[in-house]
Formats: sequence, C-alpha cells, structure tokens
Amino acid sequence: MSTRYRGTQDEVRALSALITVMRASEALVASLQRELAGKGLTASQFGILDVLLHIGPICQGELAGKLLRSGGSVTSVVSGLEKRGLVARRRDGSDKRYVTVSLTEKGRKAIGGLFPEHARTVARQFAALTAPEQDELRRLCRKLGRSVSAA
Amino acid sequence: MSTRYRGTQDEVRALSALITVMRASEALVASLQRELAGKGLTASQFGILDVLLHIGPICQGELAGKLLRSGGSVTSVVSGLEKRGLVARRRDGSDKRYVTVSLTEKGRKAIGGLFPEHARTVARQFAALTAPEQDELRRLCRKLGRSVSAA
DNA sequence: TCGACATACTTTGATATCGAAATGATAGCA
DNA sequence: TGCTATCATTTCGATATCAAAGTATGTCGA
Repeated sequence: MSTRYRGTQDEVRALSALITVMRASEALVASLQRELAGKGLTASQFGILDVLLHIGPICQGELAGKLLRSGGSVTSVVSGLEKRGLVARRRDGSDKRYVTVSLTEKGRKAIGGLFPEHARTVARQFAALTAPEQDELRRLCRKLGRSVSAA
Repeated sequence: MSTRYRGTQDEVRALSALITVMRASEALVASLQRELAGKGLTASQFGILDVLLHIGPICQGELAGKLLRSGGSVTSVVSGLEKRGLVARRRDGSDKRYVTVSLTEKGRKAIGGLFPEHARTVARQFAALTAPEQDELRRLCRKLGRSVSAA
C-alpha cells in the first residue's frame, strides 16, 4: 500500500489512489462506528436495520446482496437482532426456503430514532467537500466500483 | 445507507456519496482479498508484509498507526506471521517495551514476489478512470479523509 | 530511592466475516 | 411418483477486529 514502489507510472498512480480511497472509507466507517457504539449498535446491525426501514421486509439473501455480505454473515447478525427483539423472522411465503426479515415495533422505533442523527453526522463528515465535489466523488466512485465489481 | 430518506438536500447528497465511496472501497477490498486468498494470505497479513517491505523494520505500535488498526489486532496478525516464519519479533532496543518486527528471508521472498502482481492488479482496477480522474479522486478522498479523521 | 503515572504490548470476550459443508425445501423430468 | 439438481439458509472453523483489562517496562517528581 506504500507509494515507495518502483513500478510503472500507472501502477504508482493507482496504488496511490487506492490508499487514499481506503483511508477515507476507513475513517468514515470508524467515525460512524464510534457514534453507533454509544447507541449499542454495531455498523452491521445498523446496516440491516437501515435497509429494513427504508426498503421494508426482505429475505435474507437479498439483504446479503444489498449489503455485499455473505449469507452466513447475515444469518449471524440477524440472529443477534432477533434475540434483542428488533427484527422478526418468518418463513411464510409459498416457498418455505425463504426467510423474510422485518422490523418489530421496537426495532422500528430504534432505527427510526437513530437515522436522522446518522444523516446529520454523515452530512457533517462530507461538509469538507463542496456539493459539486461530493457529486464528482460519487461519479468517480460509482465508475470505479462498477468496473471492479464487473471484473 | 439508503437514499430514500427525506432529509435536507445536504443530507441526501452526503448519504448518497457515502454509499458509493463505501461500495467502491468494499469492491476493491473484496477483489484484492480474492486474489490474495489464492496465495494463502489475508489482506491484513499482506498489509503488514507490505509495510515491512517498503518501510523496513518497525515497531508494532507504528504498524498499528500506519494500518489504522488497534494494537491488539496487530499483535494477533503479527503472531500468525511469526508462526509461519514470515516475520521476526525482537525486543532489542534500549527501551524493552518496544517490539521491532522485521521480515525474515522467507517473508521477503514471499511479499517481494507478490507485490509486482498486486501493483498490476490495482492498476487494472483503476484503469476504468483516466489519470486525471484518478488524481482528482485522490484529492477528494484525501480532503475528506483528513477532515473526518480530524473531527 | 520510591511511588505514581505513562507507555507498549498482550490477553480476553464479543461481534463480524468468509468459505465450505450441512440441512431443508423446491423444481424439473422421466 | 421418485430422482436429482438447485436454491436459501444455517452451521462450522478460521481470521480479524475492537475495547477493555492486564503485564511489563520506563519516566518523573518529591
């Protein structure tokens, strides 16, 4: 991850860009995790509650797809949320292989109360960039992410 | 993490930027991890070997600082690398609290052989962006990362 | 010198994550 | 109807990660 590598110009530029993208992303995550820790939630738990709040009941496989996580990981985090009474699991469709996860009232209150503050925090984090800069960052990351995922 | 949130414009823009930055970063990491898994190394192990290769022997605390990881995490990963004979630990300075980690010959060969391919992979990942775009991405992420870390 | 504080590392307990194997359910087809 | 392949989820083993507690070492002031 260091730039002290005698590669081609393209390699040095790419390695250098990689480091800053990763550092920015890790700084964002670390900052959000610290904030969530105070509320008794991990980032993974928040991610699942967030999807359930904004998209509604959804099966675990789709949850894994949206969060870019393995199915096993989702099973484990959902189990934790279920134990705490924040989400409910049901196998009620015609296809009994699917498990539908939904927010309980307790879960809805928890994430509903937290999200506005989360949004303010994120806006504060990105306030270092102007609006056009944020849009440009999004454009570049989308292009990069799509290409990497497709490869 | 969804954009279906009725917040202010600033909040929506920031949340939207956050998602794409995280997705791009996670796609990059996932892709690199898959490549490394074939070589029998995890991303964390590679990160430590990389620092040792390009910076030289260094104590664990500094390693943790450079990798943005907790001290406990570094202890654990270094222990694994030590067991595999890729790095060596020494308490040889005047201050016996510091543990200096360095590459063994075996470790140097391992990371030295892998790094050029890693550099090519990263260059390929970023080839979706032009050189100026990569530089701009770096500028934006540096600005963002610095601000978030400082907060 | 001695005690109090500081620093570097290690250990511990909890959660997250992956990939692979195991389980349970469904669908296609003869 | 059965057999088989596929699919969604769960379980398992390994590693990573953090925070907090614990250990060893070092520093500084009285």
